[in-house]
Amino acid sequence: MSLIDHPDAKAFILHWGEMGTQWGVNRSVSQIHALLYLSDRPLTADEIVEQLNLARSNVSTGLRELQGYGIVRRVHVEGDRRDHFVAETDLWDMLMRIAAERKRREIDPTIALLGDLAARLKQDETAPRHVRERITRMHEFISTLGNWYDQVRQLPKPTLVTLMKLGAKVARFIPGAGKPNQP
Amino acid sequence: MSLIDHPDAKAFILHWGEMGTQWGVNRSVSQIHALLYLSDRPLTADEIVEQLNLARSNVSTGLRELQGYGIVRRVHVEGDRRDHFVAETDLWDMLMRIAAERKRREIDPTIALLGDLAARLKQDETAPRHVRERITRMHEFISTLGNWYDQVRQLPKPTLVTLMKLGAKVARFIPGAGKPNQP
DNA sequence: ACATAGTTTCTGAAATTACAGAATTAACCG
DNA sequence: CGGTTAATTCTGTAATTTCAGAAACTATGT
Repeated sequence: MSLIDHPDAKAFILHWGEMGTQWGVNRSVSQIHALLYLSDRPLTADEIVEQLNLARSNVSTGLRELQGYGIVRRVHVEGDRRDHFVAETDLWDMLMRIAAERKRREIDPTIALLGDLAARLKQDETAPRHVRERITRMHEFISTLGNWYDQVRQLPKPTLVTLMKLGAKVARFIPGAGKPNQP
Repeated sequence: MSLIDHPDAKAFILHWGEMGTQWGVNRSVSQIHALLYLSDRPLTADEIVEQLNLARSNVSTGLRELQGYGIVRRVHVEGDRRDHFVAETDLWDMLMRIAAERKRREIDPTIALLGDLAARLKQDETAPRHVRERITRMHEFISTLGNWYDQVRQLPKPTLVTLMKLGAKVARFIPGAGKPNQP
């Protein structure tokens, strides 16, 4: 029985596809990912085609995209010449890989552009003050976030899990940091 | 002189628009936001229409969307009956508001769905083990992230800034946490 | 070199989304 | 009350994106 035949698996796959579209990811790509995530064995491109009712070509490019994110990889199955694919099942790894790739593709170029603009505006006498100031601040802000992420991603997974579970309690350990707001 | 006439302001606005599309935000909405962010004074809908070359109706709905995120607000300008709009200029506030709203709109419903599916699968004898296990794990993972975010957002801004600047160094303060990996 | 698997590119159709202009509603003023 | 202007909603069209299928091309193993 195919995964897609199970109503809950199907609901998951469809929802995952919609989630993707809301975050700028092709629906087909998200669905392929969801299917592989639920599968306990490597699937061939053709099996994916059949379960998700996608065109062979789209599955091909979708798999390539997912491999670009590093959350799907090709595996060899003994006695079968066809390529098989499996998804990352460690969700923490998955999240970090997606974040890393999106930063690389979208955030880093943005930081670079903002840096250029800020530099140019620094020279430009005619530029309105607010424009210079606000673009500069945006550049600094996103750079700071980027640097923070680059550092945090280096932490070992158990440390990350610890930090996550601490939640707002991290603040207790930081000298001079305040307490959570009382809303 | 209009903001859009300044080449650097224009570059910023256009790039911001493209960024939006990559993150599932309407290009027009992002552009309106960028324009208001750079502006030092409240703008009317018509000024936005003129500068960005958008249809009046789209500006109207775009402004509504941005107000829904809480990053643009309507202000009254003395002696002018028309509505004027300004953007949040505190970038930290802006980020938190966007994150809060996207969580509310997209993540929370996802957690709810995954919770339902996980509950149903728990009963279902016929369900494949992996499907149950993986959907449950996904539910737990996203819930954990959500809880972390809900806690962290309560921290006062200065604390957040301190934590961000600390970067990976936070780990030093946490008993039992490891050190950054050496890649 | 042949057969099979995989990828890439092209095409047109389908679906989605963006858009402008018209129609409607609401707010304001004398 | 009219009359005026702004704001929103509605509607048909345009543009974009997504998609499937076909075909050409590449790579690989026998």
